[in-house]
Amino acid sequence: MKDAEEFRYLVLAIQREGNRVLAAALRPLDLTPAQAEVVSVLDERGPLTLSGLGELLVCESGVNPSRLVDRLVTAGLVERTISTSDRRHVTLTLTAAGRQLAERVRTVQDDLNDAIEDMLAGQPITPTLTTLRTVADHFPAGEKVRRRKESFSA
Amino acid sequence: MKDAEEFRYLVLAIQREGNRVLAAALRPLDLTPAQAEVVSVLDERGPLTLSGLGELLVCESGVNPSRLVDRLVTAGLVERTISTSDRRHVTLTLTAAGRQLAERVRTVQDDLNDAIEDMLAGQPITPTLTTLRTVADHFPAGEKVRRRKESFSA
DNA sequence: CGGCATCTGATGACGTGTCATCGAATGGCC
DNA sequence: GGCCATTCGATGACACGTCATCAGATGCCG
Repeated sequence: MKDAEEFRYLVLAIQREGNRVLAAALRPLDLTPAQAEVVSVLDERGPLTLSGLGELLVCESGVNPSRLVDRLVTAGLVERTISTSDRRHVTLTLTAAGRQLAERVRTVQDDLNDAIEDMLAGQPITPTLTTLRTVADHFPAGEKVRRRKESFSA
Repeated sequence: MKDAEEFRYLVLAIQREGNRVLAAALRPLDLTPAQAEVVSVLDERGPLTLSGLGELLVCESGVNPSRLVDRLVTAGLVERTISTSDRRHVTLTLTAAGRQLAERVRTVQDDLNDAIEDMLAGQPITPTLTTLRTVADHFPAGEKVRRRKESFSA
């Protein structure tokens, strides 16, 4: 088996299993991983337009995440208001309930991150991140991760 | 942003974009990535029972891939026969058309693997694979990748 | 031998990811 | 000012991934 092939399968396996673990951890909050990402991003990056949100989501990369947001609006976590200056734009803001839930989401994410670091058990992760960034940078989604990272240094 | 968090998002981004590239490359064959994996596995590992196939698929990890196989049967690529000794078991074999398509799938996969290796541009990938294996081994799906790898050394 | 736990595979239900398309709003260009 | 390309968001369609559940077949155990 070629290295690249094992690489692809490992990435796939880790993504799937990580997603499953995350989904299980989020179940008490009645959120899916994708929904949790929206809540997180909105909490960190203030009000966003729908396409602005889409540019920050690593998931749902292809198209406007309007259906994803639909469920959050229905659940009362996000408010969708039409911009007055440009009626094509939609402004998304977290409701009070949404902001409250965002804290719990942050806790779940932190726990998962800790679990991953425990799995690595002190192995150096920096060279791995460098390699992964190199691959990701060949795709549009690599740009998204970089944008998300910048929100922390800003 | 914590390393583990960036790690998660990079894995997600690479998986998504890689999948999209693979889907585009497979479109002329009228196969999705998941379907192509089934064709590949059946081609490499001979006749398999449905759950035996499931144990080798990195995708569709949770449950029996019966619906995935459904479409391949409909497309005339896979034959599904009920075992005579145990009528609960289903034996899956590639048809002639399936074996023929498997060759083209192999070509597409090789091209993708080459493209990934080009992206790495000579960077050492071995330590990255070690790290990824370490993480994957904490999950059931890590076992699957290992099983797939063994088919090559056997 | 009969009943029951177990195993295999199928299916219903739901959310997601993706592509294609559409309708409305806007802004620029003539 | 009027037309038109562009942009934004919504939606239809289809396959996948996941969980829960179901039905038939088998085998074991009393």
